[in-house]
Amino acid sequence: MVAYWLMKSELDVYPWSQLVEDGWTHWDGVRNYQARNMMRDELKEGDYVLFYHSNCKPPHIAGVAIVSREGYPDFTSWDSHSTYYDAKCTTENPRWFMVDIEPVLTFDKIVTLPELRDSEELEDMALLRRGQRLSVQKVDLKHLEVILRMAGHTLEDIS
DNA sequence: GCCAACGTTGGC
DNA sequence: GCCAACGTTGGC
Repeated sequence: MVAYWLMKSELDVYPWSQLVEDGWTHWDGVRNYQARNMMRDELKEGDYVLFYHSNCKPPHIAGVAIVSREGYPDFTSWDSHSTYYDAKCTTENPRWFMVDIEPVLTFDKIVTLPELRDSEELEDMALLRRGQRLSVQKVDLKHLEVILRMAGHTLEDIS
């Protein structure tokens, strides 16, 4: 069963264009237990990921990626030179997890947060809930389809 | 730059 | 285990 997700990245930290250039990336640096649990236990190889740019004007979804490797320990957590270093982590005792993703589809047209908010069909989407800060969120298929349509695509473009 | 929302920390 | 203080996220 393929599932769908949304991941947030700050535009000036790791943009979609960088993922396209890199070809893949490990989604490191998530230091939130809820998001950790999802990446460790729920995100599966072949799941699709909406790539959301936060901290920019306007915030928007830029494309779709796919999970290419399931949850494994985030090695930046025990790297004392990393900004994501967590002194409580060791290789024997990992605390944080990440997945690998690859770009699948660059949107013809980015879908902005105001556009998402304007859509009645997306009313109950997690991202649009007040105070929603989770950097990894589950997305319903019906919502994914609406967003793909807004971006000028269909489900066929990612399968 | 402001501030609401919410997660984490640490004293008790 | 409670909860006040503090830090972070992220839209506006």
